[in-house]
Amino acid sequence: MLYTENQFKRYTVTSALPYANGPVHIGHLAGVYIPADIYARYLRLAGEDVIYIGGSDEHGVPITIKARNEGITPQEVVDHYHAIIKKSFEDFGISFDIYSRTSDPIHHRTASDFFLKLYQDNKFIEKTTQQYYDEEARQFLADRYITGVCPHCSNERAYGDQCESCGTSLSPTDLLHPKSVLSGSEPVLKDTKHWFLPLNEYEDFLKEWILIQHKQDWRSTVYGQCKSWIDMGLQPRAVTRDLDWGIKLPVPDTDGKVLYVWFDAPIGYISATKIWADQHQKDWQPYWKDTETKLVHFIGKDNIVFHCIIFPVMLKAEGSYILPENVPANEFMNLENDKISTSRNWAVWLHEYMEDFPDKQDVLRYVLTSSAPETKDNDFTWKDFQAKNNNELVAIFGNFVNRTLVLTHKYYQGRIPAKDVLNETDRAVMEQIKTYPELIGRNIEKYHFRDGLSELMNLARLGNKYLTDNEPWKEINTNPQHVTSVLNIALQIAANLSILCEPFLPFTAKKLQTMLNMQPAKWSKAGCVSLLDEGALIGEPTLLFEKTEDSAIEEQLLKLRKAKEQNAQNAQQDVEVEPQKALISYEDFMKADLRICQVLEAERVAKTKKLLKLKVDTGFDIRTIISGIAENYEPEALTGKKVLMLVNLQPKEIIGTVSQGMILMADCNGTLGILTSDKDMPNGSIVK
RNA sequence: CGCGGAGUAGAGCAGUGGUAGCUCGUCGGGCUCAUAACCCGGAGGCCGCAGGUUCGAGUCCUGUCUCCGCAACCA
Repeated sequence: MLYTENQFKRYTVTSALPYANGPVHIGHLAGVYIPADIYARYLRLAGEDVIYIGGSDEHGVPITIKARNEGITPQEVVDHYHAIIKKSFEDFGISFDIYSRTSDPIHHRTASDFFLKLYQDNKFIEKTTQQYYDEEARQFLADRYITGVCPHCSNERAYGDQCESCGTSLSPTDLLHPKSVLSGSEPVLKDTKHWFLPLNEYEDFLKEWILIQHKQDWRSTVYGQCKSWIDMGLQPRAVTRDLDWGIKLPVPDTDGKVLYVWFDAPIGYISATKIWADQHQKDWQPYWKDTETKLVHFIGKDNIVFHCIIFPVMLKAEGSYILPENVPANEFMNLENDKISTSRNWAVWLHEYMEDFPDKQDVLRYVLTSSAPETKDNDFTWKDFQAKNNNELVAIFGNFVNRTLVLTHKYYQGRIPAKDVLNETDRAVMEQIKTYPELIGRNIEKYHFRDGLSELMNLARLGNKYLTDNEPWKEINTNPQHVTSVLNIALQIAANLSILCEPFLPFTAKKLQTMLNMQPAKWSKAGCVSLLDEGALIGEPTLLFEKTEDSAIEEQLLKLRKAKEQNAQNAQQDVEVEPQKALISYEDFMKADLRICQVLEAERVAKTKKLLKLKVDTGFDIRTIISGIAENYEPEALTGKKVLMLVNLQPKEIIGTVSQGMILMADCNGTLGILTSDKDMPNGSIVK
């Protein structure tokens, strides 16, 4: 029984399928898996019929690229990471009813049947387009499999979808001198047929369903993103790809074609449900087809379009499925003021956390929940982790439980005393205890997990205050018959905490219940002040949480610093040295007027990422130049610096400012280094 | 002018028209059962900036600046 008005018969809760080309990190946990887990655990505790679905997403181009780079098969890649990911989720108590994978045969059949149904119902449009084809490798090339010269910046290693040097997004046909990554040969354009889901035909449906029906209950970030997509006008979207890794099209004469990974992945929720149902002799269909089922997708904000637009359109087109009731997408979690990045190894990996902080899953769960990016991007810092552990979990929650149990053992040899004599404060506290289950429950039901957790801590605070107000350690000498009531009530608060914290801190809940010698109880039991029987024996107190020392935090920070250094080194090692350019004459070289100059002022150019505006002293004049080095140098670090400059370069206007010259830089994969003289030379010194 | 989100006390956040709030930190006091933990009290904010609507604006409207995300690996 829930507190909010809408009553459903059952709940299907999903969390985004992690892509099996790397382990999972705190960003995944904070953004998706912890919120979903809290929600699912809460519903179970409230006695609802709920399944919580997860699994690894194992298809798509990046996995094939990774396999190729490492010289193994795609299947080996996904087997490796699926195992690591699954283990991490188990370690952190993410309570999936089933954690499946999209390489499962049942999934292949389900996705393929789904496609076939839409195909037979003529829900797709077929289009033939031209795409690059590698004649040596005899296959069509995904955008990432094509490199060439960027038409904008002449970078010779631009990809078919993007040039990483200048940042512009490209399509493969934009590239000059395209080259296949597979064979190195020049690919040719060839006709290929694909099936498209005509999203544009579902605009009215989406407008009605999202923009009107869910205006109030969806998060503003989710709603805004959807609105912008719908307002821009939707285009038909290809749901097939030319690739040999994935789910084969169930249509004759389509060799070498598979379902687009984003078509097959969300169907993974459905196939996982089927597998679960098989294992438990249940029927999967009510969880996906009964209108009295509430379907909720937990995702990160990057997945909004797939879960709010594309997948619902797929479900709608199929016809027999229900639609998600809510899609509580979280924003992103940053790490120490920097974007979490798998490729840059800027992350806290869950499997590493488990090694460094064994048995402290709940600490991370607590920290990530209390600063979850529910409304905007948030930052995870180790200092904050330590503070929240020491000042909140240890000092408030752990300490309350500890002092209560210690006093019980001290005065009553571990037997729960009777509450006979009750005064006004006792009664007031008992009344307050009653309010917490609903307070916390309502927040969880509204997906306000941060607020729910904070209310939980308030109950622990209430306990601490209650003890301090009554001072049983003094009263034991003056009014011992009342102390029994005080400790009874304090113990009841601890028992309540053990139930109410279960969705957030499942390991702590278990530990606390063991300590109190109590059985796990349903949510509806919480709020009651007779959870523990008078006269019953409690266990020995052990610490629920331990202080985190500075050294542990420093170790983690050191690890991150090393990752950053390693990263810089890798970037340098990966360099392909450019071949020597054509010979030039001495006269040609002498045309270049190179000088030692001094930077006088530096400031960022508004609205750009890379540009700095510099005022430079050339020895003979002072001029302005624009330089694309803002990602490598802070403006402050440049002022006063002597640099090597080409001064007779033709002036060029860049973003409204004329740049008169060019600062010379060593360039290694975008890492830039300023050149200068090893002696202090006066401004204007000639370089030759 | 590509699209979306955010800017509120030192830090992290809540607050969608009616006397600016929470957690942590900080300062002062109390207590000593407890992992130097707990409890009480105080200080600290022209709610990014500028206009407007209103009896009344953090909240609605317009303009503007800054940060983040999406489009493009990634929650």
